[in-house]
Amino acid sequence: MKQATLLLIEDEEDVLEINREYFESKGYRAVCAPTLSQARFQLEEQAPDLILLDVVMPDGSGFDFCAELRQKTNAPIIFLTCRDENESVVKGLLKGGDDYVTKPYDLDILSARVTAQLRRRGNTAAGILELPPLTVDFLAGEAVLDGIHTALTLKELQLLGCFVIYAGQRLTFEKIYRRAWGEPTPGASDTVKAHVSNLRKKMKFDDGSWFELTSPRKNEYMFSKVRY
Amino acid sequence: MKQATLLLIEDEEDVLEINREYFESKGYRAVCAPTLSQARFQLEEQAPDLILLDVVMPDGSGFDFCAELRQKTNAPIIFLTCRDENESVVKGLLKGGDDYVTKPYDLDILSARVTAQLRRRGNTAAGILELPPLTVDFLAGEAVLDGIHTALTLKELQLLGCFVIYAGQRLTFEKIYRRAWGEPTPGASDTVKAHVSNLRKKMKFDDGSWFELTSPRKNEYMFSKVRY
DNA sequence: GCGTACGGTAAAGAAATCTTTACCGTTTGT
DNA sequence: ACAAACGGTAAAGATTTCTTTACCGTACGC
Repeated sequence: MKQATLLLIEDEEDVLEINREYFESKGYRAVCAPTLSQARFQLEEQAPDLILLDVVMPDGSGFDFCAELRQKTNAPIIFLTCRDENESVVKGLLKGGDDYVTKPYDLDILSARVTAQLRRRGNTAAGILELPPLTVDFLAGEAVLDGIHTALTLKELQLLGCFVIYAGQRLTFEKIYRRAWGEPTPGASDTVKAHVSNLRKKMKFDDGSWFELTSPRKNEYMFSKVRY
Repeated sequence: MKQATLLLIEDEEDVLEINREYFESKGYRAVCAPTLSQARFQLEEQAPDLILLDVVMPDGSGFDFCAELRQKTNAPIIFLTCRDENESVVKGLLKGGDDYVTKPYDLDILSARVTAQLRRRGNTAAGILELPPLTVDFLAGEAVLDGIHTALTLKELQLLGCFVIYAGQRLTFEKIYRRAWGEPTPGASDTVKAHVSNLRKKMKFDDGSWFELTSPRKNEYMFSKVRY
């Protein structure tokens, strides 16, 4: 993944500097904002991948700012604060925060939490589904397996996306059709069957690759990783 | 959202029971597993939306089981444990956990963390991009605005997805083309222009709706919410 | 052993998408 | 004021996708 950009919003200059140095040493690009108004500016310019937000800021409440952020970005928000009262934690998480870390915090733990959030963002927020080593990229209109990019049609993407989301579960033809076509299967139709066949051919799911696309029951498909 | 299913993996029966009652009272469906082997079974049967995982289990390590889970499901995993050494927290998060809560924990905080994880999953993990009140659903092949569902073509979905992800930022024609076509714009091409036109017509972005799709600079588009 | 049901593939017609072209109104620069 | 550049829309042809149909092999029940 390309270098991720972190937006650090924190009023204590020395804490801000320590954090900035730490995350830059970890390979991130760190953008700092000691006030909420500066944070607003940086948000437009930098488009951060994740935001670390102090609850207590000179020009407003971090909680309220969180709601404002949510309007503009889907980036994960991790609250940082001294307050460790339960009520405060709950409020932060329910206001739209993704995590809540109380000071004093261990930088390695904070870093691990950042990693955890970014990992999930990478999997999802960018219109991408992942079931390593398979990636379905709706935005690019393709799937990637073992480094091989394969352009897929819309229906193939929908189908494969469906399989990835419900990986390991049995999916009836009917459920699949409803999910991807938005309506019940009309009378008799072998459309799904045909698309699955095309998908198999394009993605080479047979030939002992990473995945199996089988039919364990009548009128059902199951998609799973090859165990080895 | 439909009732979410939680998988509680915990060897202490009384703790398990307390958690089960608590989450059921909160409106969740709670599935219990006092051993890892039972967890494996439940995983197949129930397809949980989120997993609460105790690190110390009689028949194996929660950390290792987490890696196993990641093979089968994308559901968020929250670790529960007495261990609060930094090293343990970091390990859990890097092994594929989404959050880590140490015992003794406050049930309301745990619940808030569950909510935060599910909120993000609902927004993203299912192949959906959201910029309320606009939703781009790749799996369904449609966009939803003000409750109106509009079926889109693949290129339109890619384009709109691109706009949602980079909402509020200026996007050059070239960047857009690279993202959605995977290659630099060939010579002279008005393809993007044409698709944008179709998208506008289908989604009715003019006529004072929620969104603006403008061109603030030469060869650039900008997509943003209508401020009011 | 036979017939049926089912999963799978391939190919062809039907249908839609994608690209290009043409044209129009507005803005920009000279 | 004029020409050129640009954003926008609409329509047509080229291309691709989607659906249906046909056909093949295997598994299952009788």
